[in-house]
Amino acid sequence: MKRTLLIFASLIAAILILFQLGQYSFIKGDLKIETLISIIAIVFFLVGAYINRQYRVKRVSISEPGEIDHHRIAELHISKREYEVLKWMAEGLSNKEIGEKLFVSESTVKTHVSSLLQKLNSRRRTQAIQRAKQEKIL
Amino acid sequence: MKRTLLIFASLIAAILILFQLGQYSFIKGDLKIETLISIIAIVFFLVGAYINRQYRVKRVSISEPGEIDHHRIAELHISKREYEVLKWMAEGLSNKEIGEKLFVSESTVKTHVSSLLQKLNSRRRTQAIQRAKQEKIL
DNA sequence: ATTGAAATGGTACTAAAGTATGAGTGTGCT
DNA sequence: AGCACACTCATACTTTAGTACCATTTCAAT
Repeated sequence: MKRTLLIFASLIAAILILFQLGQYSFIKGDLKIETLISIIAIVFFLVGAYINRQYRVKRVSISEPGEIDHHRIAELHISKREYEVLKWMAEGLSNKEIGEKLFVSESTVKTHVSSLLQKLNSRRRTQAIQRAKQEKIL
Repeated sequence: MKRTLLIFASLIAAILILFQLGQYSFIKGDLKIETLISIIAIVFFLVGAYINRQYRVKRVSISEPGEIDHHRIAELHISKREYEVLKWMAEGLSNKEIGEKLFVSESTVKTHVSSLLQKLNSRRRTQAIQRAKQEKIL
């Protein structure tokens, strides 16, 4: 926002200078009015494009799919191990497969999944995954 | 691309008209040169901003998680009904719940899910959802 | 040292999910 | 008319998923 104002300020200054210069040259006959207008048109066009690009960069970086909210994970009281299970769950692995990945029994995985379902207020793992993505946890 | 060309074409036309008009008025003394320049500056600024926005929309739509590859859906031979089931599945609904949403029996949903699993080369619904997202189907 | 949370895992059970098979209905295409 | 396909549904069965309880161990904080 401050940046935009700054750009506008220098922009206005540029116009004034250009105008003064143009008027002066115009009187002297060095510069044709078409040339002046063309320059101004190009400058403003570029400025318009540039300012918009700034916005785009910001907006994209905000709305990106990535970025995990680690703070939210803590808020939901999800432990490290539970989170690992959650990640594999989202990859589509079965409890048994997750157990093999983490070198624990299927029972343990079930325990983790159960507490995850409670913490994510879900009844099925698919629902838990959905919620996790809504919460920017995955 | 065609659109950009079109915009440029009408832009150039607009400049010419404006210029003619400006020159005419300038000679008559109706229009000050400052006013003319201001109008041109504003117009070009807006056009610059607008064109850039067009680009943004396109670029965002390509890199964004959204945008469904309908062509790929067809390639995988996924029918309309199956796709509806897939969408609700990804929302975390159970087969019974999906049946209620689509006004069909749980049996029917199971049939659709089974064929979806085959078409998406998966063994579990969670895996199918994952694949679907990889394929830009969801 | 005691407390509490995290991690592990076992048993037993219920509830979903998923497979296999068959079958009726409707619809678009040739 | 006839064919292929999508959609529907049912039954029977197997496999996972999920719940409920309980128990042990580890480890950090009080």
